[in-house]
Amino acid sequence: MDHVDKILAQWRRERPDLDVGPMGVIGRFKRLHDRISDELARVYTSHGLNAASFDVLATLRRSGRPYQLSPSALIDWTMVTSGTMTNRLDRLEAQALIERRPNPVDGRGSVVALSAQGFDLIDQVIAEHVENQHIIMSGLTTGSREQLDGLLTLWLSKLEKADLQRNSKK
Amino acid sequence: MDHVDKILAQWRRERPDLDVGPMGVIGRFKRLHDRISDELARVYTSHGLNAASFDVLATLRRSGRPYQLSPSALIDWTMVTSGTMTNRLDRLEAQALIERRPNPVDGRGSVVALSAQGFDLIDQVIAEHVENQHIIMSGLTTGSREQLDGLLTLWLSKLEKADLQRNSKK
DNA sequence: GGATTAAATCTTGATGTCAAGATAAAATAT
DNA sequence: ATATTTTATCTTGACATCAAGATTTAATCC
Repeated sequence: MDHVDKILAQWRRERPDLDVGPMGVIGRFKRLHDRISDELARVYTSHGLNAASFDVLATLRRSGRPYQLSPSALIDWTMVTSGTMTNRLDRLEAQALIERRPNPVDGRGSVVALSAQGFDLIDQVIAEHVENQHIIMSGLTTGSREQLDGLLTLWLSKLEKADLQRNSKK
Repeated sequence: MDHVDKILAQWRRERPDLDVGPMGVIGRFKRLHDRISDELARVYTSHGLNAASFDVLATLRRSGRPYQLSPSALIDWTMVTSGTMTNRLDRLEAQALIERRPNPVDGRGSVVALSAQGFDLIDQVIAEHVENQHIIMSGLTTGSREQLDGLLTLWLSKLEKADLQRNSKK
């Protein structure tokens, strides 16, 4: 009887007319997400980062040489708004982990590049991050992981399809 | 080749020394979480609520008659800090969905009660919310849902166990 | 019973996020 | 060429969250 089960039991008592089966899966999903985020944050904070700054540095690093992207490209990869990205870049620039340079081919925009420090930092942190992800998943057998990955992939594709339908209706 | 697969491909090119298998599962997990949150928010916002205010009202409603709890009890159920709860209660009180009364048996504390309006609202919203959860899960067969719930429950229990170990070590 | 410790709640200050609007430059149309 | 539209980025204002500290009252310990 975990936290989620207690919540379901309360609803069944108060609102027996509702079928709260899906609430169990979705509730546990959220709990798990929160726990995983906490675990991942341990690595980030131990290097003076958080999920937001890690996200930007990692995107730049894995884009390959010369480790630079426009703010727009970063917005696309990270799926945040332009205001959020401006804020993230301001902080990373203040930490000297990135540099903003004028875009030579487009006077409206700029180019964001990893600094030497930023490169060294993210190259170290990503290794610890991946190791941390292995630990987080260590409770599941290889078979369970594959099963889970299959279910998540399927569910995600169905949800994104439903999304497209809704958007095209407009 | 979804978004997560593209990210993995980049890492494999840039850092072939890393085993990024777990990153796929965890990445898809986060994507799915974000999508589900968005879907759930549609119901909240259509009634002038958000996830935070829904969370508080639902906790009060399912606690049963007389639909009131102390701020501390709400903090325990919702797992937010006291400052966050104060803020949530301030807004809900401004919307006249809850009332704060002095706690008759403890001068330090207060009691938070659903207002008549708050009760009627959450009783309606919870029905739509549960219906929405059914829709969100409709892409998975009953068998898949059970399989998924089993995997999530297992994973969550392992993670929380690991947590306990760490905390007891201190 | 008076002093100390603990508990319940609120306050403060720092971050992070978004939506919507402002600005400047490029692209396109005429 | 000039006017219009679009694009790229930043700014502003409103919220939400947390950690840490302040305040008030209760509980506990000589």
